[in-house]
Amino acid sequence: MSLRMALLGLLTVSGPSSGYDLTKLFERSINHAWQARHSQIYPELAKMADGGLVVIEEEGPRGRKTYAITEEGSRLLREWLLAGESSRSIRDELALRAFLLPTLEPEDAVAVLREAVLSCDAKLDGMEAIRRAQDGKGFGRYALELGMRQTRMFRDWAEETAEEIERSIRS
Amino acid sequence: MSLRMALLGLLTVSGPSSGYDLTKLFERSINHAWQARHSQIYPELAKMADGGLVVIEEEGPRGRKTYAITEEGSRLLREWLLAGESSRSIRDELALRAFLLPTLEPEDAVAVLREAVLSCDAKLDGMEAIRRAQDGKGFGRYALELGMRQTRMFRDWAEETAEEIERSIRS
DNA sequence: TCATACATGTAAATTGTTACATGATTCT
DNA sequence: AGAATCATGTAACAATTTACATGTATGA
Repeated sequence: MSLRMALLGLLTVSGPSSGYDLTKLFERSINHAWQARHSQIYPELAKMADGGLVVIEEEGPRGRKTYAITEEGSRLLREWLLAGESSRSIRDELALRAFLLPTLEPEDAVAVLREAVLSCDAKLDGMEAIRRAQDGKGFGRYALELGMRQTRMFRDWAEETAEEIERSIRS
Repeated sequence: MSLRMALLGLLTVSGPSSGYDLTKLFERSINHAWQARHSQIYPELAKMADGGLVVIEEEGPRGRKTYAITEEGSRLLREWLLAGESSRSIRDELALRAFLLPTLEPEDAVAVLREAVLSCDAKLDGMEAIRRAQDGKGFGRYALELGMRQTRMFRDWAEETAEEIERSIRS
C-alpha cells in the first residue's frame, strides 16, 4: 500500500507525470525514506489505473504515458493518512548494522562506527545542498528536515558510541 | 541477507536460542530497525542450518529446537559487518507519511502530527521502563539508546512541525 | 478447567530486486 | 555516427506479510 500512496502523493504535488518522471521524482525526494525501482513503479501504475485511482491523461512520444490522479485516488490517499495506524513498519539496514556492532571486536566496531560518521556527514552535505536549492520551499521540505535530523541523530549516536567503546578498551 | 545477519547476531549475544526465543528477542531489541515474524524466522533458521551457519543443539519439550551459531556463521556475520557496503536500503513508513503530510489540509496535518507526538510519548515511556530494568547493561543497550533517540527526534520534529503549520494557518 | 504463554510450522499472496529486453529522441 | 537520456515493459527470484493450522505446558 505504501508504494501506492507514495505515487498518489507525488502525483498530487507534481501534477500529471509519467512512470519515468515518477521514478526520477522518487529518487530525488523520498529516497531517504522509501525506495522503488521503475520495474516496480510501472506495473503498480497499471494496477492503479485499473482500479481507477489514476488515469492515463495523455500518450506522448516514445510511448510516454502521462498519469493523473483521480478523485478516488485523492480520497484514498487522504483516508490512509488520516487513519493514523501507528504501526511503524521500518526496515533500516544501517541501524541494523549498528545494532550488530557489539558482536565485533571493540577495535573493529570503532572503525565501522567512525566510517558511519563520515558517511553521515557526506549524506548531510548532500541534503544541505538540496535544502539550499529549495530555499525552504517545496513539498518535500518537512520530510527533508526530518531526514536531516534523523541522519544527524544517527551520526551523533555513532560518534558517542565509538568514544564509549574506546574508553572501555582503555580501561 | 539482513534477516540472516540479524539472527546470527542475536545468537551470538544471547547464546543458543529457539526460533520462538529469537522471535521475542527481535521484538524486544531490533524492532525499531528491523522486523520479522515467526513465519519468516522459522524457515530462515532451517535454511541456515542447511547451510551450516547454525546447528540444532538440542530438542526440548513442545518440539522446541535450540539453535547455536557455528564458526562459519560467526565468520559470515563478521565479514558482512566489516564490508561497509554503504548501500543503506531503508523503508520507513513513518517518514513516508511525514513526506505526504503536505497533501492534507493544514488542519488535518496538524491533527495527525499531534497524535504522533502522543504516540511517541507513550513509546518513550515504555522504552524508559525497559532501560531502568536493564540498568545500563546488556547487549541491547546501544540499540535501545539509539531507538530512544530516534523516537525523541521524531517526536520533536512532529511537535515543531505542527506548530509551524499552525502559525502558517493563522497568518 | 480455563486462559495464557510456549512452540512450531506451511500456504498464498504481496512486495521488492535484479536482470533481461527493446526501442526512440536528442545532443555533440 | 555514437553516446546519453528518455521511455516502457517483463521474468525470475527473493523477501515479507497474512492467514491458516496444530498442539503442549503452566499457573491461577
